Amino acid sequence: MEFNDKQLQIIETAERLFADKGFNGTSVRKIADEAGVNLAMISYYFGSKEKLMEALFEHRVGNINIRVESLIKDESLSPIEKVNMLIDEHIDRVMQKQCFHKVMVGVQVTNKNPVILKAANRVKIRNAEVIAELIKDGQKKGVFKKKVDLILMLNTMGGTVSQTIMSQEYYREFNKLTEIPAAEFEVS
Amino acid sequence: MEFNDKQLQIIETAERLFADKGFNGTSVRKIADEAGVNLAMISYYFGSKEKLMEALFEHRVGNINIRVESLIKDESLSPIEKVNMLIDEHIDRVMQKQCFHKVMVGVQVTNKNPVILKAANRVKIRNAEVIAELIKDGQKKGVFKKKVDLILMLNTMGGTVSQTIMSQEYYREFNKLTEIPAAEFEVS
DNA sequence: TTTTAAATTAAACAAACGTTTAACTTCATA
DNA sequence: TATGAAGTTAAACGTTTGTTTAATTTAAAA
Repeated sequence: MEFNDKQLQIIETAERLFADKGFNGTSVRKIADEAGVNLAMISYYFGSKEKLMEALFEHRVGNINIRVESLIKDESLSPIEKVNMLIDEHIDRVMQKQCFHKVMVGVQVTNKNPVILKAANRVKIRNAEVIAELIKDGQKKGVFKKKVDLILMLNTMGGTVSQTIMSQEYYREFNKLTEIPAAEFEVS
Repeated sequence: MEFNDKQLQIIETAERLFADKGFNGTSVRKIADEAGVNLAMISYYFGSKEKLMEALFEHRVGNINIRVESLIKDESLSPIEKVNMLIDEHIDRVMQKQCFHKVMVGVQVTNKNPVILKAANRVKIRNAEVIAELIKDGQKKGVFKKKVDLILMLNTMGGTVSQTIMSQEYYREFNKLTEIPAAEFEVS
């Protein structure tokens, strides 16, 4: 699906408001106002508020895995280099799209819409597969321990980044962003 | 503030629904229905939906730090034992009160109510102070590194536990809960 | 210029929302 | 038994909600 300029403006306004007030805390009137379009245009283009949310997910996670796929196949990198790059990539992505990340967190708590859940999980699942493969490779080459709790590791990686974003408002003055990437990988 | 049985029933029903659908996704009628009380009783007891949320926070974080305070002063434990106990304590607490934890996550994204934010932060801030003190002590005794990124550590600890809870629905079949406590502390 | 589909609009819709009202019941105290 | 505060209720309040309607404008194709 491709979106025209006006559709994109609506989607990105909705993203910002959903991140700030949540899906149910954001009215379509507010979205229309802030996007500078008529109220009816949202139903006209997307059908409903729910489907606007689906469109947002398609816009954001539609083609997200390209760099990851090419990274994983690069034979010139060691497993440990790949893992570090993967994490840096993830942090960059989340930091750059903080609004959408907040929407994702909200969805994880609240949302039961299967289309949205599926979109939200697609990235996570593919990421998990990639990292699982990476770890297997690393174990074969002897750079990783034999017993690695994959789930715990994913939760630690994802959770730390997520928590860092979510608690920024209280911490920002103390926290120098540059220090984040390094430490996350001493699980194993 | 003390709550009678009926008030507690309302509070705990609200907690469950807020965790499932979020604050704005839960109507006071739904709360009243599921709690088996008349709609007007919620305004009668709490004044408003917002203040019901405040009551929930008072109920849950009103007296939460007692064990932590006594733990920190126990001279017979080494810093590293204390840290491990603190984490176990935290995990137990969060796991036992998963609904409330989900509400907390929702609040962190969406809520701007200062009373609620203050309550939500009280625990976190005290926890941070305790751990900061603990680390200082551990550094003096030479068991922890000189340079510890406190914020990153808190985010890693809290984020991992949080993420584990939030993604349970997809992972539970793979994840054995018992494996969580051990690994979280290799940040340093 | 005429035609036609897409885009845009203000207004209206019913449903759901949080909250309040006013009448009624309960029940301990005087 | 009489009194009065606390508890409880169904109904109604005014708003806001997501969505739809029907009329109008825009703009490209015929």
